[in-house]
Amino acid sequence: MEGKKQQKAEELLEQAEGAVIDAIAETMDLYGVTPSIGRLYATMYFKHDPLTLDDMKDDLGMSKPSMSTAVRKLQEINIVKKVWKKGSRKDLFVAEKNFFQYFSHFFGDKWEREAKLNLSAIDYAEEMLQQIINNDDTEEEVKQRAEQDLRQLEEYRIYCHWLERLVHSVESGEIFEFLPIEEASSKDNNK
Amino acid sequence: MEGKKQQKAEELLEQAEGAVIDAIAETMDLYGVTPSIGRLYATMYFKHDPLTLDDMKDDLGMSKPSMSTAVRKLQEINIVKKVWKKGSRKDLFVAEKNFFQYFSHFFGDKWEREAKLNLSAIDYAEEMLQQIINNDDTEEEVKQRAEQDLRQLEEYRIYCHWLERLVHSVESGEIFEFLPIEEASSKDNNK
DNA sequence: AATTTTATTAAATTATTTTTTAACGTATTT
DNA sequence: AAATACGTTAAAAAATAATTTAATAAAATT
Repeated sequence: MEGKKQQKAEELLEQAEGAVIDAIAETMDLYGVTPSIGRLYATMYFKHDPLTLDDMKDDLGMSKPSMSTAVRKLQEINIVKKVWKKGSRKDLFVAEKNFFQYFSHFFGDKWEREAKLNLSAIDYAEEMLQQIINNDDTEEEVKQRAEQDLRQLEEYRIYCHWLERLVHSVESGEIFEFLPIEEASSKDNNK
Repeated sequence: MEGKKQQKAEELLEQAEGAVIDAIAETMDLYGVTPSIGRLYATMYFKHDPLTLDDMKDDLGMSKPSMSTAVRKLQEINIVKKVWKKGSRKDLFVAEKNFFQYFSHFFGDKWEREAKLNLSAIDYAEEMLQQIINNDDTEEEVKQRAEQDLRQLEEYRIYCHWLERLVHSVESGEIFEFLPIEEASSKDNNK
Protein backbone atom coordinates (compact mmCIF):
# COMPACT_ATOMS: atom_id res chain seq x y z
CA MET A 1 0.00 0.00 0.00
CA GLU A 2 2.97 2.27 0.49
CA GLY A 3 3.60 2.57 -3.26
CA LYS A 4 -0.02 3.50 -3.77
CA LYS A 5 0.26 6.43 -1.39
CA GLN A 6 3.42 7.73 -3.00
CA GLN A 7 1.84 7.52 -6.43
CA LYS A 8 -1.02 9.59 -5.13
CA ALA A 9 1.26 12.29 -3.75
CA GLU A 10 3.17 12.52 -7.00
CA GLU A 11 -0.05 12.85 -8.89
CA LEU A 12 -1.18 15.63 -6.61
CA LEU A 13 2.13 17.37 -7.07
CA GLU A 14 1.81 17.17 -10.83
CA GLN A 15 -1.69 18.50 -10.61
CA ALA A 16 -0.55 21.40 -8.45
CA GLU A 17 2.30 22.27 -10.77
CA GLY A 18 0.06 21.74 -13.77
CA ALA A 19 -2.39 24.38 -12.62
CA VAL A 20 0.35 26.97 -12.33
CA ILE A 21 1.92 25.88 -15.60
CA ASP A 22 -1.38 26.43 -17.35
CA ALA A 23 -1.73 29.86 -15.80
CA ILE A 24 1.77 30.94 -16.76
CA ALA A 25 1.36 29.69 -20.32
CA GLU A 26 -1.97 31.45 -20.65
CA THR A 27 -0.42 34.63 -19.31
CA MET A 28 2.40 34.52 -21.79
CA ASP A 29 -0.07 33.88 -24.58
CA LEU A 30 -1.68 37.15 -23.55
CA TYR A 31 1.46 38.96 -24.69
CA GLY A 32 1.91 37.05 -27.90
CA VAL A 33 4.15 34.21 -26.76
CA THR A 34 2.88 31.06 -28.41
CA PRO A 35 1.29 28.46 -26.12
CA SER A 36 4.03 25.88 -26.67
CA ILE A 37 6.81 28.29 -25.89
CA GLY A 38 4.92 29.56 -22.88
CA ARG A 39 4.34 26.04 -21.70
CA LEU A 40 8.01 25.24 -22.09
CA TYR A 41 9.02 28.17 -19.93
CA ALA A 42 6.38 27.29 -17.35
CA THR A 43 7.53 23.69 -17.25
CA MET A 44 11.12 24.76 -16.77
CA TYR A 45 10.03 27.07 -14.00
CA PHE A 46 9.31 24.03 -11.84
CA LYS A 47 12.52 22.20 -12.56
CA HIS A 48 15.21 22.47 -9.99
CA ASP A 49 17.94 21.18 -12.26
CA PRO A 50 18.99 22.32 -15.72
CA LEU A 51 17.23 20.64 -18.62
CA THR A 52 18.53 19.23 -21.87
CA LEU A 53 16.63 19.43 -25.14
CA ASP A 54 15.78 15.77 -24.69
CA ASP A 55 14.35 16.44 -21.26
CA MET A 56 12.12 19.13 -22.73
CA LYS A 57 11.10 16.91 -25.61
CA ASP A 58 10.04 14.20 -23.17
CA ASP A 59 8.29 16.61 -20.84
CA LEU A 60 6.25 18.33 -23.53
CA GLY A 61 5.99 15.39 -25.91
CA MET A 62 7.31 17.37 -28.81
CA SER A 63 10.13 17.04 -31.29
CA LYS A 64 13.67 18.09 -30.60
CA PRO A 65 13.83 20.78 -33.30
CA SER A 66 10.74 22.36 -31.76
CA MET A 67 12.47 22.47 -28.43
CA SER A 68 15.57 23.88 -30.03
CA THR A 69 13.73 26.80 -31.59
CA ALA A 70 11.47 27.31 -28.59
CA VAL A 71 14.34 27.50 -26.17
CA ARG A 72 16.11 29.95 -28.45
CA LYS A 73 13.09 32.25 -28.34
CA LEU A 74 13.14 32.06 -24.57
CA GLN A 75 16.83 32.87 -24.57
CA GLU A 76 16.13 35.88 -26.79
CA ILE A 77 13.63 37.17 -24.25
CA ASN A 78 16.33 36.52 -21.67
CA ILE A 79 14.17 34.39 -19.43
CA VAL A 80 16.06 31.18 -20.07
CA LYS A 81 19.77 30.76 -20.12
CA LYS A 82 22.27 28.14 -21.07
CA VAL A 83 24.37 26.78 -18.26
CA TRP A 84 27.45 24.68 -18.25
CA LYS A 85 27.89 21.60 -16.17
CA LYS A 86 30.89 19.39 -15.96
CA GLY A 87 30.41 16.04 -17.63
CA SER A 88 27.39 16.75 -19.77
CA ARG A 89 27.95 17.33 -23.43
CA LYS A 90 24.35 18.19 -24.03
CA ASP A 91 23.33 21.80 -23.75
CA LEU A 92 21.69 22.62 -20.47
CA PHE A 93 19.13 25.31 -19.80
CA VAL A 94 17.55 26.89 -16.77
CA ALA A 95 14.60 29.22 -16.50
CA GLU A 96 14.70 32.55 -14.75
CA LYS A 97 12.63 31.98 -11.62
CA ASN A 98 12.60 35.48 -10.26
CA PHE A 99 9.57 37.06 -11.80
CA PHE A 100 10.84 40.55 -11.18
CA GLN A 101 13.77 39.68 -13.39
CA TYR A 102 11.36 38.13 -15.83
CA PHE A 103 9.27 41.28 -15.87
CA SER A 104 12.31 43.43 -16.38
CA HIS A 105 13.57 41.40 -19.32
CA PHE A 106 10.26 40.78 -20.93
CA PHE A 107 8.77 44.24 -20.77
CA GLY A 108 11.94 46.24 -20.45
CA ASP A 109 13.36 44.91 -23.68
CA LYS A 110 10.10 45.35 -25.54
CA TRP A 111 9.57 48.87 -24.30
CA GLU A 112 13.07 49.77 -25.26
CA ARG A 113 12.50 48.48 -28.75
CA GLU A 114 9.15 50.22 -28.90
CA ALA A 115 10.63 53.56 -27.90
CA LYS A 116 13.50 53.35 -30.33
CA LEU A 117 11.36 52.19 -33.22
CA ASN A 118 8.78 54.89 -32.76
CA LEU A 119 11.16 57.71 -32.00
CA SER A 120 12.94 57.09 -35.23
CA ALA A 121 9.64 57.08 -37.12
CA ILE A 122 8.62 60.27 -35.35
CA ASP A 123 11.89 61.96 -36.27
CA TYR A 124 11.44 60.98 -39.87
CA ALA A 125 7.81 62.09 -39.99
CA GLU A 126 8.39 65.38 -38.24
CA GLU A 127 11.08 66.35 -40.66
CA MET A 128 8.73 65.83 -43.59
CA LEU A 129 5.92 67.63 -41.85
CA GLN A 130 8.17 70.61 -41.25
CA GLN A 131 9.02 70.70 -44.93
CA ILE A 132 5.35 70.73 -45.80
CA ILE A 133 4.66 73.50 -43.35
CA ASN A 134 7.63 75.60 -44.38
CA ASN A 135 6.76 75.35 -48.04
CA ASP A 136 4.73 78.41 -48.98
CA ASP A 137 3.13 76.60 -51.89
CA THR A 138 1.40 74.08 -49.65
CA GLU A 139 -2.38 74.25 -49.64
CA GLU A 140 -3.75 75.66 -46.44
CA GLU A 141 -5.79 72.56 -45.65
CA VAL A 142 -2.81 70.25 -46.02
CA LYS A 143 -0.69 72.60 -43.98
CA GLN A 144 -3.18 72.50 -41.15
CA ARG A 145 -3.28 68.73 -41.16
CA ALA A 146 0.50 68.71 -41.03
CA GLU A 147 0.49 71.08 -38.10
CA GLN A 148 -2.00 68.96 -36.22
CA ASP A 149 0.00 65.82 -36.92
CA LEU A 150 3.08 67.58 -35.69
CA ARG A 151 1.45 68.53 -32.40
CA GLN A 152 0.21 64.99 -31.98
CA LEU A 153 3.61 63.51 -32.68
CA GLU A 154 5.24 65.78 -30.15
CA GLU A 155 2.92 64.27 -27.56
CA TYR A 156 3.88 60.85 -28.77
CA ARG A 157 7.55 61.72 -28.47
CA ILE A 158 7.07 62.66 -24.85
CA TYR A 159 5.50 59.29 -24.22
CA CYS A 160 8.39 57.47 -25.89
CA HIS A 161 10.86 59.28 -23.71
CA TRP A 162 8.80 58.45 -20.68
CA LEU A 163 8.94 54.81 -21.72
CA GLU A 164 12.70 55.01 -21.91
CA ARG A 165 12.83 56.36 -18.40
CA LEU A 166 10.48 53.62 -17.27
CA VAL A 167 12.79 51.02 -18.78
CA HIS A 168 15.73 52.53 -16.97
CA SER A 169 13.94 52.57 -13.66
CA VAL A 170 12.87 48.95 -14.10
CA GLU A 171 16.31 47.77 -15.13
CA SER A 172 18.13 49.71 -12.45
CA GLY A 173 15.65 48.62 -9.81
CA GLU A 174 14.76 52.20 -8.94
CA ILE A 175 11.12 51.41 -9.49
CA PHE A 176 11.18 49.28 -6.37
CA GLU A 177 11.87 52.34 -4.29
CA PHE A 178 8.59 53.71 -5.47
CA LEU A 179 6.74 50.41 -5.49
CA PRO A 180 8.46 48.22 -2.94
CA ILE A 181 8.43 44.45 -3.15
CA GLU A 182 6.32 43.57 -0.16
CA GLU A 183 6.46 40.40 1.85
CA ALA A 184 3.44 38.16 1.92
CA SER A 185 0.69 39.13 4.38
CA SER A 186 1.25 38.47 8.08
CA LYS A 187 -1.56 35.94 8.03
CA ASP A 188 0.62 33.70 5.93
CA ASN A 189 3.80 34.61 7.71
CA ASN A 190 3.08 33.05 11.09
CA LYS A 191 1.35 30.04 9.74
CA MET B 1 1.44 73.94 -61.56
CA GLU B 2 -0.37 74.68 -58.36
CA GLY B 3 -2.17 71.35 -58.39
CA LYS B 4 1.11 69.55 -58.85
CA LYS B 5 2.57 71.15 -55.73
CA GLN B 6 -0.45 70.29 -53.64
CA GLN B 7 -0.34 66.72 -54.78
CA LYS B 8 3.25 66.60 -53.71
CA ALA B 9 2.50 67.92 -50.25
CA GLU B 10 -0.29 65.43 -49.76
CA GLU B 11 1.99 62.64 -50.81
CA LEU B 12 4.60 63.79 -48.35
CA LEU B 13 2.02 63.93 -45.62
CA GLU B 14 0.90 60.40 -46.37
CA GLN B 15 4.48 59.27 -46.34
CA ALA B 16 5.10 60.92 -43.00
CA GLU B 17 2.00 59.42 -41.46
CA GLY B 18 2.75 56.09 -43.09
CA ALA B 19 6.11 55.82 -41.37
CA VAL B 20 4.54 56.29 -37.98
CA ILE B 21 1.66 53.98 -38.81
CA ASP B 22 4.14 51.26 -39.68
CA ALA B 23 6.01 51.80 -36.43
CA ILE B 24 2.87 51.71 -34.31
CA ALA B 25 1.59 48.58 -36.03
CA GLU B 26 4.94 46.87 -35.62
CA THR B 27 4.99 47.83 -31.96
CA MET B 28 1.56 46.39 -31.35
CA ASP B 29 2.56 43.22 -33.14
CA LEU B 30 5.33 42.94 -30.57
CA TYR B 31 2.68 42.41 -27.90
CA GLY B 32 0.55 40.00 -29.88
CA VAL B 33 -1.85 42.38 -31.60
CA THR B 34 -2.25 41.20 -35.17
CA PRO B 35 -0.80 43.44 -37.88
CA SER B 36 -4.16 44.36 -39.37
CA ILE B 37 -5.64 45.34 -36.05
CA GLY B 38 -2.52 47.28 -35.19
CA ARG B 39 -2.62 49.03 -38.52
CA LEU B 40 -6.25 49.93 -38.02
CA TYR B 41 -5.50 51.54 -34.68
CA ALA B 42 -2.51 53.36 -36.12
CA THR B 43 -4.55 54.63 -39.05
CA MET B 44 -7.24 55.89 -36.73
CA TYR B 45 -4.60 57.60 -34.65
CA PHE B 46 -4.08 60.09 -37.47
CA LYS B 47 -7.74 60.79 -38.11
CA HIS B 48 -9.12 63.93 -36.61
CA ASP B 49 -12.73 62.93 -37.11
CA PRO B 50 -14.56 59.78 -36.08
CA LEU B 51 -14.54 56.93 -38.59
CA THR B 52 -17.27 54.64 -39.83
CA LEU B 53 -16.71 51.00 -40.69
CA ASP B 54 -16.86 52.00 -44.33
CA ASP B 55 -14.16 54.60 -43.83
CA MET B 56 -11.94 51.96 -42.30
CA LYS B 57 -12.73 49.49 -45.04
CA ASP B 58 -11.69 52.07 -47.64
CA ASP B 59 -8.59 53.16 -45.75
CA LEU B 60 -7.25 49.66 -45.20
CA GLY B 61 -8.72 48.04 -48.29
CA MET B 62 -10.35 45.29 -46.31
CA SER B 63 -13.82 43.88 -45.91
CA LYS B 64 -16.41 45.36 -43.61
CA PRO B 65 -16.74 42.29 -41.36
CA SER B 66 -12.98 42.44 -40.83
CA MET B 67 -13.28 46.01 -39.73
CA SER B 68 -16.18 45.12 -37.50
CA THR B 69 -14.23 42.46 -35.62
CA ALA B 70 -11.01 44.45 -35.60
CA VAL B 71 -12.65 47.50 -34.14
CA ARG B 72 -14.29 45.36 -31.50
CA LYS B 73 -10.91 44.03 -30.43
CA LEU B 74 -9.66 47.58 -30.14
CA GLN B 75 -12.69 48.49 -28.09
CA GLU B 76 -11.98 45.54 -25.80
CA ILE B 77 -8.49 46.84 -25.20
CA ASN B 78 -10.14 50.18 -24.53
CA ILE B 79 -8.05 52.10 -27.01
CA VAL B 80 -10.91 52.82 -29.39
CA LYS B 81 -14.33 53.96 -28.46
CA LYS B 82 -17.66 54.44 -30.12
CA VAL B 83 -18.92 57.98 -30.30
CA TRP B 84 -22.27 59.40 -31.14
CA LYS B 85 -22.78 62.17 -33.61
CA LYS B 86 -26.01 63.80 -34.58
CA GLY B 87 -27.19 62.87 -38.04
CA SER B 88 -25.09 59.79 -38.73
CA ARG B 89 -26.74 56.46 -38.39
CA LYS B 90 -23.51 54.64 -38.96
CA ASP B 91 -21.45 53.74 -35.94
CA LEU B 92 -18.57 56.10 -35.39
CA PHE B 93 -15.27 55.33 -33.73
CA VAL B 94 -12.32 57.29 -32.47
CA ALA B 95 -8.91 56.14 -31.32
CA GLU B 96 -7.39 57.02 -28.00
CA LYS B 97 -4.61 59.43 -28.87
CA ASN B 98 -3.07 59.90 -25.49
CA PHE B 99 -0.46 57.18 -25.27
CA PHE B 100 -0.34 57.32 -21.52
CA GLN B 101 -3.98 56.35 -21.54
CA TYR B 102 -3.18 53.74 -24.12
CA PHE B 103 -0.41 52.34 -21.95
CA SER B 104 -2.65 52.27 -18.94
CA HIS B 105 -5.42 50.39 -20.70
CA PHE B 106 -3.24 48.06 -22.65
CA PHE B 107 -0.84 46.96 -19.96
CA GLY B 108 -2.97 47.73 -16.94
CA ASP B 109 -5.76 45.45 -18.05
CA LYS B 110 -3.40 42.67 -19.04
CA TRP B 111 -1.44 42.86 -15.83
CA GLU B 112 -4.62 42.79 -13.84
CA ARG B 113 -5.75 39.68 -15.66
CA GLU B 114 -2.31 38.15 -15.26
CA ALA B 115 -2.27 38.73 -11.51
CA LYS B 116 -5.74 37.37 -10.96
CA LEU B 117 -5.22 34.33 -13.15
CA ASN B 118 -1.96 33.38 -11.52
CA LEU B 119 -2.97 34.13 -7.97
CA SER B 120 -5.88 31.80 -8.29
CA ALA B 121 -3.63 29.08 -9.70
CA ILE B 122 -1.15 29.67 -6.91
CA ASP B 123 -3.88 29.39 -4.29
CA TYR B 124 -5.06 26.14 -5.77
CA ALA B 125 -1.56 24.73 -6.06
CA GLU B 126 -0.46 25.75 -2.59
CA GLU B 127 -3.43 24.06 -1.02
CA MET B 128 -2.53 20.78 -2.68
CA LEU B 129 1.12 21.15 -1.81
CA GLN B 130 0.22 21.67 1.83
CA GLN B 131 -1.81 18.48 1.77
CA ILE B 132 1.14 16.60 0.37
CA ILE B 133 3.44 18.02 3.01
CA ASN B 134 1.06 17.43 5.89
CA ASN B 135 0.45 13.84 4.90
CA ASP B 136 2.84 11.65 6.91
CA ASP B 137 2.70 8.91 4.32
CA THR B 138 4.27 11.08 1.65
CA GLU B 139 7.68 9.95 0.47
CA GLU B 140 10.44 12.18 1.67
CA GLU B 141 11.61 13.05 -1.85
CA VAL B 142 8.16 14.12 -2.98
CA LYS B 143 7.69 16.09 0.20
CA GLN B 144 10.87 18.00 -0.45
CA ARG B 145 9.84 18.84 -3.97
CA ALA B 146 6.53 20.06 -2.62
CA GLU B 147 8.28 22.25 -0.10
CA GLN B 148 10.53 23.74 -2.72
CA ASP B 149 7.57 24.40 -5.01
CA LEU B 150 5.80 26.05 -2.14
CA ARG B 151 8.68 28.39 -1.46
CA GLN B 152 8.90 29.24 -5.13
CA LEU B 153 5.19 29.94 -5.35
CA GLU B 154 5.32 32.24 -2.38
CA GLU B 155 7.85 34.30 -4.29
CA TYR B 156 5.56 34.25 -7.27
CA ARG B 157 2.67 35.38 -5.12
CA ILE B 158 4.67 38.40 -3.99
CA TYR B 159 5.28 39.30 -7.61
CA CYS B 160 1.59 39.03 -8.46
CA HIS B 161 0.70 41.36 -5.62
CA TRP B 162 3.35 43.77 -6.79
CA LEU B 163 1.80 43.67 -10.24
CA GLU B 164 -1.55 44.56 -8.72
CA ARG B 165 -0.01 47.54 -7.01
CA LEU B 166 1.66 48.53 -10.25
CA VAL B 167 -1.68 48.42 -12.01
CA HIS B 168 -3.20 50.59 -9.35
CA SER B 169 -0.43 53.13 -9.57
CA VAL B 170 -0.71 53.25 -13.35
CA GLU B 171 -4.47 53.57 -13.36
CA SER B 172 -4.57 56.15 -10.58
CA GLY B 173 -1.74 58.10 -12.16
CA GLU B 174 0.41 57.83 -9.05
CA ILE B 175 3.21 56.43 -11.14
CA PHE B 176 3.62 59.85 -12.72
CA GLU B 177 4.65 61.27 -9.38
CA PHE B 178 7.55 58.88 -9.42
CA LEU B 179 8.22 59.09 -13.15
CA PRO B 180 6.96 62.48 -14.28
CA ILE B 181 5.82 63.15 -17.79
CA GLU B 182 8.48 65.49 -19.01
CA GLU B 183 8.15 68.12 -21.64
CA ALA B 184 10.22 67.84 -24.76
CA SER B 185 13.82 69.05 -24.48
CA SER B 186 14.43 72.81 -24.40
CA LYS B 187 16.24 72.52 -27.71
CA ASP B 188 12.93 71.71 -29.35
CA ASN B 189 10.94 74.09 -27.21
CA ASN B 190 12.32 77.35 -28.49
CA LYS B 191 12.50 76.21 -32.04
C1' DA C 1 39.94 8.09 -38.86
C1' DA C 2 35.45 6.19 -38.16
C1' DT C 3 31.51 6.27 -35.38
C1' DT C 4 28.40 8.20 -32.44
C1' DT C 5 26.16 11.97 -30.24
C1' DT C 6 24.11 16.39 -30.35
C1' DA C 7 22.08 20.49 -32.29
C1' DT C 8 20.44 22.98 -36.14
C1' DT C 9 18.62 23.88 -40.69
C1' DA C 10 15.41 22.82 -44.66
C1' DA C 11 11.40 20.96 -46.61
C1' DA C 12 7.03 19.17 -46.02
C1' DT C 13 3.02 18.73 -43.38
C1' DT C 14 -0.39 20.00 -40.27
C1' DA C 15 -2.89 23.19 -37.62
C1' DT C 16 -4.37 27.67 -36.69
C1' DT C 17 -5.63 32.13 -37.66
C1' DT C 18 -7.09 35.64 -40.58
C1' DT C 19 -9.95 37.24 -44.12
C1' DT C 20 -13.65 37.10 -47.23
C1' DT C 21 -18.13 36.11 -49.21
C1' DA C 22 -22.65 35.10 -48.23
C1' DA C 23 -26.55 35.06 -45.23
C1' DC C 24 -29.06 37.02 -41.49
C1' DG C 25 -31.33 40.24 -38.39
C1' DT C 26 -32.49 44.72 -37.02
C1' DA C 27 -33.46 49.29 -37.58
C1' DT C 28 -34.50 53.27 -40.51
C1' DT C 29 -36.40 55.44 -44.26
C1' DT C 30 -39.59 55.94 -47.91
C1' DA D 1 -45.49 47.83 -45.30
C1' DA D 2 -41.77 47.56 -48.55
C1' DA D 3 -37.32 48.72 -49.43
C1' DT D 4 -32.91 50.09 -48.06
C1' DA D 5 -28.96 50.63 -45.03
C1' DC D 6 -26.11 48.90 -41.50
C1' DG D 7 -23.80 45.71 -38.58
C1' DT D 8 -22.92 41.14 -37.23
C1' DT D 9 -22.69 36.15 -37.54
C1' DA D 10 -21.58 31.76 -40.15
C1' DA D 11 -19.24 29.20 -43.48
C1' DA D 12 -15.65 28.94 -46.76
C1' DA D 13 -11.26 30.26 -48.53
C1' DA D 14 -6.77 32.02 -48.14
C1' DA D 15 -2.80 33.03 -45.71
C1' DT D 16 0.31 32.22 -41.73
C1' DA D 17 2.36 29.89 -38.30
C1' DA D 18 3.67 25.87 -35.84
C1' DT D 19 5.39 21.29 -35.92
C1' DT D 20 7.55 17.28 -37.68
C1' DT D 21 10.52 14.40 -40.42
C1' DA D 22 14.54 14.25 -42.95
C1' DA D 23 18.97 16.00 -43.96
C1' DT D 24 23.11 18.39 -42.54
C1' DA D 25 26.80 20.09 -39.70
C1' DA D 26 29.64 20.09 -35.86
C1' DA D 27 31.69 18.11 -31.97
C1' DA D 28 33.17 14.32 -29.04
C1' DT D 29 34.24 9.54 -28.35
C1' DT D 30 36.07 5.26 -29.56
